[in-house]
Amino acid sequence: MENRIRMILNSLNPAQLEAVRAPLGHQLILAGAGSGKTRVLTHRIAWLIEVEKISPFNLLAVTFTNKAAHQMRSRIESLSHLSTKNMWIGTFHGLSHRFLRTHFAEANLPQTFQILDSDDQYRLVRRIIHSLNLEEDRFPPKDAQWFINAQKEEGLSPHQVSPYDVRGQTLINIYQTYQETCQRAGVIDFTDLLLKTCQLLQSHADIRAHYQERFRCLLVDEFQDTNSIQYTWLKLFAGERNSVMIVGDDDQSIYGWRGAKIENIQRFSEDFAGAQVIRLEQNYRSSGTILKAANALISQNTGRLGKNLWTEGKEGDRLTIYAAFNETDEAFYIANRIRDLCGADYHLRDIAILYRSNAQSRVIEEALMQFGIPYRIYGGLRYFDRAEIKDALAYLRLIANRADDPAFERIINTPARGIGDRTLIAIRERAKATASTLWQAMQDLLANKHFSARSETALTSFVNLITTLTERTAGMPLHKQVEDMLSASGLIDHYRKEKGEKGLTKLENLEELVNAAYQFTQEGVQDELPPLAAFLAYAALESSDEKTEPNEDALSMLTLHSAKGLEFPVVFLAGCEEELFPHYLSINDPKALEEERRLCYVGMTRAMRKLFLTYAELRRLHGKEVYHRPSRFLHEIPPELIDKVRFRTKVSRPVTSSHSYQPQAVGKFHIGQEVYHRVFGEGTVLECEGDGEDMKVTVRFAGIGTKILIASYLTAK
DNA sequence: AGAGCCATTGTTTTT
DNA sequence: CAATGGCTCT
Repeated sequence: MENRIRMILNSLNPAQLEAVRAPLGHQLILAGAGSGKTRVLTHRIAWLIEVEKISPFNLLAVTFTNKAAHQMRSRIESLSHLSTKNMWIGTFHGLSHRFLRTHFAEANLPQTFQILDSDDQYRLVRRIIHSLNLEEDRFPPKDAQWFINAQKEEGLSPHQVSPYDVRGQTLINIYQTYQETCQRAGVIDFTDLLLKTCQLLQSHADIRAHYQERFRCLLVDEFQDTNSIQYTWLKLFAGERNSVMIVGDDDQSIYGWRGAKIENIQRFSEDFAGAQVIRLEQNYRSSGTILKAANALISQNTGRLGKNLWTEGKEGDRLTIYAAFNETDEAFYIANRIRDLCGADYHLRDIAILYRSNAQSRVIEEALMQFGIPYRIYGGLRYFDRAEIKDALAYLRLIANRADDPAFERIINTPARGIGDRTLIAIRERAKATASTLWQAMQDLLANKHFSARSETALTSFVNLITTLTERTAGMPLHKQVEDMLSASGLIDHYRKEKGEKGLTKLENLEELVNAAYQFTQEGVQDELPPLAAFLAYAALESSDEKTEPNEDALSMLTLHSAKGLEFPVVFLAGCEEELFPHYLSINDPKALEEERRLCYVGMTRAMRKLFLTYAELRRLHGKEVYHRPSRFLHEIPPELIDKVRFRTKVSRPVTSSHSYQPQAVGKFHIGQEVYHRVFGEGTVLECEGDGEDMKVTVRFAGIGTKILIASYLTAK
């Protein structure tokens, strides 16, 4: 045992040690970028268990993403060799979900309640706006959705919101109707998970006492990203006596725009009396130069809690700022540098290209493609968010729960089965008039012989489809259930008919759903919930799990926001121009501007050894060519830390010299020819443009998709 | 029901 | 520029 404690403390620096060994009570850990905050959290948990003899059962650890939660679990397990099964480790939403599943009755929810994601929520809000006979132009669904979520995040129910004006009153009506519809349908949205959890704890003293009795120690990661309701959530679970440790960095708060409140950090010191403040300021990630640059930049912000990162590491190379002629030049510069780096000390997986907005990725992609450099873009459309998958899930939701109106709306005529607008409007009106669900309204109207013969047939076959599916699949294993639904619903046939690449991908995605269902059951979640309902909840809450190919050596491309928490030996930060970064929508708002600066700080501190900042003097934006000045952030970096490079007269093109991605053969290709690419593998030529070495060839690679490449990177097979 | 046309609009994203 | 959404026309 002695040994194990030594193990836990080994390799921690004094500040980390202080945090890990802090006596029970409250702690506020201000953890700078790369200062080992995850390490402190996991070691702290191990310490609590091993030394303070706190049972894992009495611990609660909250993160923002599933990824962070999983990571924390596995690190604790490898550190303490204890099972984390009994520990409440998860996201605010995930833990709330677990809580509400247990207390569904007290929360006035059906046992099988399902979760509405933001897309579902948007559709429902839009439908409600229509049903209230409001003009979509005067009340854009997006605004109403934003309003609803903002109220919920402040913990306000519709009747608690005080209207400012007529418009505000209408928004409240929309909120009210939305809430009623959700209640009737037995669905709740993301924010509801938190709100209902808080409300339940507030109104049920016995339940509150039970949880406050249980959770002796609470830990919160990325505290600077918490919003009001999450703060309330924490206070309710913590109660008066329990010990709370929060870890955060005010300089890395980049989600103010979606309600995160940095002030929560100050509020914590007031509300949790005697909180001990510990600063982790030693950085283990970046070179001295990179750190100095980042520190200088962030020191321009006002109202910081104050913190100065330092490192024992080497000074390292100066940063490089490249002034590109235009965005293409910028992209080729980056591709050229990457080629050089890969010829030397780095792998592609060591390199990341960061940018402010997703639209910037395309030009860079094209350049990388021409160089034959494989890349991976993070943060696109997630698997469970794809339209075809959501259709399939809607079938499953309706099978599990007929009252699920959003699911009903989604699939009543998908695939098309001859149920038109008129029919649907009649059903909606009936539902509104009788305050019932769409499914019920449809049944009523069918019983009343309300429809034309054609509509009646169509509706009856829909009813039969859902009911027979429900009965037939009741005893099946989950993946069989999914498989049966996919074919019986006609979804498979529907996408089989869709021609071209798109239909094929969608088919593959649908087939993957069967796999996902199978895997889900294999992983054996101990859940009282029926497998189908559990799977649906999983799809709604944990859809972000990125599966990475283990042996893949590809460079990463991602937005600055999604880069938080990651690190790379080499970082390129592209598009450092006024109006782009800082973004033009933030440029005139001092608070927003400071958030942009923090974003830049986050980006810079991702880099371990080399940092390149690039900007284009001329950029094609929204179809127009515009001149922007270099980002003000570049001027905030001390000049002595920088090497400046400016484009030469000629825009650099890919050079086919000796490097690791050298073409293996050069030749001309024709349509239909089988070819080989050293990264993408075997493929078929679909199109050719130009000739000789510069020939652009469109190739379809099995399992990868279509790529446009220049001929010199392809070999004839 | 689905293709095709016009107008609009351009951040960041997790759950 | 291009993607999206609403709308009309077949």
